[in-house]
Formats: sequence, C-alpha cells, structure tokens
Amino acid sequence: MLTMSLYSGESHSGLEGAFAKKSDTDVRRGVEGISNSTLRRLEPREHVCREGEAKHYVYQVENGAVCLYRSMPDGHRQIMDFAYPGDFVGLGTSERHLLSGQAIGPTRLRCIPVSAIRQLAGRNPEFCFQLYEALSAELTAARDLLATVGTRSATERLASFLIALARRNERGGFNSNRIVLPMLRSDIADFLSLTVETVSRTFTRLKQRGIIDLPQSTLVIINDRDELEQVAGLTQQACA
Amino acid sequence: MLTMSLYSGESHSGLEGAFAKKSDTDVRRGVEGISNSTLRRLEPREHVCREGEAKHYVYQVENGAVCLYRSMPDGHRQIMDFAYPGDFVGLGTSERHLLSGQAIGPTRLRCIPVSAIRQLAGRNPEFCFQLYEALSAELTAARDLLATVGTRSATERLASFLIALARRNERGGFNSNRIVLPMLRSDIADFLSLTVETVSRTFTRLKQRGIIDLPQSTLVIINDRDELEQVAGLTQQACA
DNA sequence: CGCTACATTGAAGCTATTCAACGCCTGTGG
DNA sequence: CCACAGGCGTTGAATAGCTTCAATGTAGCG
Repeated sequence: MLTMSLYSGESHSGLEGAFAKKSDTDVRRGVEGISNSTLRRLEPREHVCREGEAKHYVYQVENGAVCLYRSMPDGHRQIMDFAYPGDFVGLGTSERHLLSGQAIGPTRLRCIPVSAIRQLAGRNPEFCFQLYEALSAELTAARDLLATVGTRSATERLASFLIALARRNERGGFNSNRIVLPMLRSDIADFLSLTVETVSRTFTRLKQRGIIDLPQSTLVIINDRDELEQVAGLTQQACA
Repeated sequence: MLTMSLYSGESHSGLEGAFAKKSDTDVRRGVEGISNSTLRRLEPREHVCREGEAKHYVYQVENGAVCLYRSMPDGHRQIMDFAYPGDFVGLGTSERHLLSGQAIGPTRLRCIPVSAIRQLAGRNPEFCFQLYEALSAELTAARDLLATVGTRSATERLASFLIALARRNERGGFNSNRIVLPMLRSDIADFLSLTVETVSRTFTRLKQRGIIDLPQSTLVIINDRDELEQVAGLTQQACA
C-alpha cells in the first residue's frame, strides 16, 4: 500500500522538515531488498562525495551525520541539509552529484549502486513511489530552509534551528530540551546563511535572555521552550 | 527506457535550474495518458491554491505563469518558484498544498486528480519514475535559489535572475537578449528575498552601467551578456 | 606546557531595509 | 479632450542589522 501520509498535518514550523521527518520514509525498508550494497566508514570532515563528480552510488547514513552543501565560486558555501541516520545522500536523477557531502563526525554509510536503484525502481512501482516520497521530503526541507533564510532575522533563524533539533529529539524519544550540536559553528552559519560571528553572538544573546543555557559549545539546554518558539517567529497568532 | 539524463551536465549557473530545465521532463508525455483531467482558467492574481488546503488536484500550466510561495506569520512571503507552461504545481506526497499558487497573468491550467496520479504511479513504474524526475528538477531549482539567496548580494541575485530568464528564452528558441518580465517588482523581490526598492535600485544601477536597457518596466534588454554573467558572480575563474 | 583549532567578543563599516515622497502610466468620468 | 485616481515603479535619506577584521578566550592533544 502506498502511504501518501507523510507531511499529512502541515507543519509550517520553520525548519522542522529539514530535520525531523525525512528518516521516517518507507524507503528504508525498500532498500533492504538491495543485496549488493557495501559499507563505508568516514573520518570527521571526510568527504562522501564532491559536487560535479559522477554519481556511482547513493548513500544511506547508518550512523553519524553528513552535511550536504554547494560551493560558490567565491569560496562561500551553502549547506543545504544535514543527513542523519536513515537519510539518503545523492537521490535524484542527475548523473552527477549536485552537492558535496562531508561527514560531520565519524560516520558509517551504506553504499547503493545507482544501477541497482534504477533497476529496482523500474521493476517495482512501490519502491519507485517510495523514492518519490523521499525526494518529496527533501524538497520540503529545502523549501523550509529557503523560507527561513529568505525572510527571517539571525535570531529567528537560530531559534528555528534549535527548535527543529528539539523536535527531532522528541521524535527519537530523547530529551527535547537537551540538544547536542555535532556540527561546528561554521556549519550552522553556512546552513543559516550567517557568519560564524553572528551565530556566536546570537547564541550569547539567547543565553543572556535566559532562554537557553550553553554549558559547552556543543550542548544547548532549552530553558524556555515557549519563549524560544516566540523568538523563532513561528507563532501563528499574527495570522488573521 | 528511463532517461536519467536530465541535468547530466552540471550547470552551477545560479538560478538556471529554477527556470529552464523543468519543463523538459518526460512527465508531460506520461500525463497525456490521464483521461479525466479538466481545464481551469485563471485571471491575473487569482489563486490556484492556498497552502494548507487539501490537495485534490495537481495542476499543469498550459499557458501563462504561476508563482508558488509560502506566507510567513509576519506577512512576508517567499516565492519558491515560477511555474511556466509544462511545469507542474502541487507535486509531492503531501495530502495538503504546502505552497500557495497565484497566477501572474491570465493563465490556463490542466487539473489532474491526485487519485489518478496515484493510481497511474502504482501501476506504471515508468510514469512513477518520471514523477521522480520532475520532483528532482524541482528540488534542484529550490536548491539553486537557496544558494543564490543565501550567499549572493542584491546585484548578483538580480543578475542571476536575468541570466536564468535569458537562458530560458534561448531554450525556447527566442531572443535571449530581450526579456519580458511578466511578474511585478514585488514578485521579483519576494523571489530573490529583497525589497521592491532594492530590486528597483539594482535595475537602475545595471542600466546606468550600460549592462542592460529598461525601455519599459516589463522589458529588459541585455546589452552586455558577458558583463552580466560577471556581475552575477558565476564566473568560475576564481575556482582553484 | 604550549600548540592548534574552534569559539567568543569588540569596533568599524557597509549593504539592504525602512519610511516617505515623487513619477509614470492607464483607465475612467466629467 | 482633459482631469483625476489608483496601481506600480523609482528615488532619497536615515536607520538597522549583519559582516568584516582584529583580538582574545578556551578546550583538547601532542
């Protein structure tokens, strides 16, 4: 049975799509039917792939995390997404990788030959539809991020980011007020289209306002979730 | 035969994906097999759909153009894409529309029931894969725009926008130096995440520099395409 | 212990925004 | 035929927010 149920309740919650929902797709099950997949281990900061390279494999994150980004000619980069366990890297019909992928910490990946995906998709409509669902989730994530980056202030962006991570924790059954940040400040900056300095200052201001604690640079404690959601500008009350 | 060939040459040309390549997908052929589709005519500024609404149809633009956007609680909007003839509105597995769609000028749409799409996708792997291709193109467009908005200046954004439209003309066999802008300044602003005033000033500056002419507000003549590409910051020369 | 990488803080500068006014074009009615 | 109104576009001046550049702080690791 084709599920169609993903994203059934509209979230409109900033970056939620960008973190929380992707891994829930059924594609994981489908992929298990592929026999000829191999594993690959990556060191922190090691690249999975580089944009422009021929795409031989699609990868699925087993553990760790990968950031997917685009490099601009001037050296800037825009991180498009973070891929967590269960998420895919390299979906889409391009013959080349359109994004570079870099492991954030130690990471293990399952490597699936594109030819296998193509074959399975051609034979099995259900699997093909699951691919469609997975891409649909990626598209939603990209548009969530675009809306956030395009219309919100630095504070709102960072607050949205933290809330998205908190929701991700909830769904995983973890403490949603205790957020571990596996990525560097520069990764957050390149994701939210800010500078490292602005990210840092914004963290500090949230801390000064008592909304969060920051016992280590990689650990955020949310003290006042409601206030944080307010600050994220996600409150619908302004909508007529 | 499944094509997989879309986007085979990497473009990396700013917003190219956002305009040029989507309509070339094979889905158009596939959809012709759907019998129970109806037509709908829209006045300028009339809405195709509103975000959050239940999704009963997927639409295909026959003529005219539609802008797809997300409204933020504070009243701002982020235009995610412009859909031109051949493009689809409402693809994806959500049960609700995730974006609002508004006709830019007089527009004719083909309305395809989601149930029909779902059925056809379930039976016909090739059609399903074409859906996947179409979404893949949308995803690329969204990421192109994200990269542009996230990393480039107002001038670079507008120049990229014009180049994308020029390329679109080329592919349609039209004069690539004569660009008709069917949308308002406010649409361009909401697409590029700028204000109307900044868009206007940036047009003026490009005109003063002799790179473009602007005989009417809806007509752009590109005088110096090379210079415009330079300004867009797409020149790869800086890449090591 | 000191090195290196990352994070934070400060001060100055700049780009885009905001708010306000004006200009232009089209359509309408006197 | 001209006057006026309304929508859209352009321009100007002041401001705000983020960036830039530079310095300082901190934590892990040889």
